Amino acid sequence: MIKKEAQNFEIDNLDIDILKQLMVDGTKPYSEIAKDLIVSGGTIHVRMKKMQEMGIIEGTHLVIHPQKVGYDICAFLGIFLEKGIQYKDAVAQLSKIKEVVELHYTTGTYSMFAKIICRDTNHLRHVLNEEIQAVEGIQRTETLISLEESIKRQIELS
Amino acid sequence: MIKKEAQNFEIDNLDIDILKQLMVDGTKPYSEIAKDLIVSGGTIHVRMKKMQEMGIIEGTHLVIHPQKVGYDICAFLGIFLEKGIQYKDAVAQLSKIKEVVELHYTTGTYSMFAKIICRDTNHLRHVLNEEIQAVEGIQRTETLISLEESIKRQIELS
DNA sequence: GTTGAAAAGTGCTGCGA
DNA sequence: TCGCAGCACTTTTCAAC
Repeated sequence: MIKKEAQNFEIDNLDIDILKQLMVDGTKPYSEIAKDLIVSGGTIHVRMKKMQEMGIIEGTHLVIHPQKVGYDICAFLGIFLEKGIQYKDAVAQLSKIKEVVELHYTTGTYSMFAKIICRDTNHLRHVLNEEIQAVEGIQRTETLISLEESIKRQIELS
Repeated sequence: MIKKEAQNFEIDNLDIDILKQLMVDGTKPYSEIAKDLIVSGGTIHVRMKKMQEMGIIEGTHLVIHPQKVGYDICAFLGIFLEKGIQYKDAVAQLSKIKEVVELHYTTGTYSMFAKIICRDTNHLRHVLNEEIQAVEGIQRTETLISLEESIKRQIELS
């Protein structure tokens, strides 16, 4: 009998309520969260520790507006891989390109799909023509440039 | 004479070093950052306050692994809009769909590009067939399902 | 598992250089 | 503009429920 990895669901509504608050503002004091949810500060701490050990929490990150520090361009790249190319090898090479901030192995039109952040059009051209083209196994790519990021949020837990 | 909005670049290397550390771990104490960068804790505080006022900092967020809380599917959606449809109207409708976590107005193959997080295939089907199809102005969509998120990070400041 | 309070560490705010 | 020092607050821990 195969054991189901059910520990993923050993979180209750209190845990979810805590996560919801910290996902919006990671600096919110435990003491305030405790007041909101009518439990003690110690409980928040215990729950957070449990979820960290369970690996549910990836971390707390300061998020900046890339445009305000000179990164004006956000682009998506649909990547077609050559046949017989190991996906892992392409990932290893692409991960060395710092402008690639997200990479997915996908079904559908493309083999892989990447999100790229660049300073300006010159920078983007350099990344596409020099960096990406140098990756072995990439047959061709298709570029979508984001003119506006209209929505950006995390999933709403329930 | 048009005044150039040059205040975007009123940040120096110290500011960037602070951001770099907090982007990795938003809970890192100012006092430790100060030790690393060989300045006082007060300086870190002043710099952070300045950058918050400048609007460089979006916020601090707790980031979770969606899969560990039951959200197993990540998909991208290329959206074709009907001609004559106001982009803003489509955004307003799509923003009501909580599963849409990112939305871009793009050049290239698609009019818009969305990232969607769902619990399972049933949930995804519901979102695509019921929620997305109900949005006025969407002609058709193309779905890319992410089988693996190989890279996920923020831009590396320099 | 939760509580409440004590102990340790951090963030914030003046004043001085 | 930066650094130092004191105060207020938060996190963390732990015995008791």
